Amino acid sequence: MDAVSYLSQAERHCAQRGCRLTELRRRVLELVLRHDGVVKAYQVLADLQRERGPAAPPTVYRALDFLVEQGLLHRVEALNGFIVCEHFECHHDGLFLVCQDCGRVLELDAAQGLSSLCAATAQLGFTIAPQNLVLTGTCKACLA
Amino acid sequence: MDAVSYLSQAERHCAQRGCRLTELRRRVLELVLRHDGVVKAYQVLADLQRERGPAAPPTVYRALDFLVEQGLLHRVEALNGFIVCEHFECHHDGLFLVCQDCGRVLELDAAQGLSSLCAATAQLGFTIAPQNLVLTGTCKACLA
DNA sequence: TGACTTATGTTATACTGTAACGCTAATCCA
DNA sequence: TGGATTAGCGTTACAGTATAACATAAGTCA
Repeated sequence: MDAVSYLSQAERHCAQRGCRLTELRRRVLELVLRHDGVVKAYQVLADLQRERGPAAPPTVYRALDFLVEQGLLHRVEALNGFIVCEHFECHHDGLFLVCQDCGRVLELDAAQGLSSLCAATAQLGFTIAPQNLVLTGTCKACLA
Repeated sequence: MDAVSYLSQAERHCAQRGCRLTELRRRVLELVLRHDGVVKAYQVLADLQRERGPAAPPTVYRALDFLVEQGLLHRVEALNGFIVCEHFECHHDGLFLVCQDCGRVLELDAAQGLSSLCAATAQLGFTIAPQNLVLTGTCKACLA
């Protein structure tokens, strides 16, 4: 999906949920979109500063948190980063495959993988919450 | 396993591997053992300072890194923490179930769970590296 | 309009982790 | 044994990540 139609869908998504995709939040989302893969908060902050002058960390973190809440971004904890969610219309758990060599990130739906883990942990009485999973490894291109 | 026998096994483990469980490393391991579940590096640092006076972060991080290398501890990236490995004799991937409510951590062997994920990602040509997995959820006690 | 809520700006600081340098203690080998 | 070499540790300084707390501005609605 190109950035423009992604943004307009995001706009509609927020409207439906009765929350405001403000100028700042939209701008932050665009900045994340512009990057391929995972972006760091401080990278976004730097980009934002280049555009609009002085800005402090909370400005960016608040916008990112909002976007994660709305399902537009994933927070990838293991990488201290954020990544655009490709399918924010349906709720889902993300499964991220991070290549150790090239750093590229693939996103899958984790439902399948998680269900088998769910079954295993259910025996212990442990209930798994919805969440993103990050697996590191080596991608096709880097293996070759 | 109680701390004393754990430490003596750790001692033997290191000797077999031809590396030195020095006084400092042993001390750090003891401090981690003393905590139930996941410990933060800076918590260990604080404990160490209380015992031996001034100490800086690298002192603790180096010892922790060593212990992770030897398989005595797991580094739990998603939590920025460290936890004692219950079965360091066999190499394995850890699967950590972290309770959102009480913070307690269960360790399982991740081999089973990972294998199904492995199969899924293999179709994409992605090879998963050995790693620890963290799942958050709610434990038996907190569900009740 | 005025009261209220939400969003943003601003300052300061906490937490996590590492680079780089130098010294000391252990190990090795001629 | 003694000199070279390496491993371990102390120390300083700093980079990167994240949030608390308070002030201000902008939107909302009676």
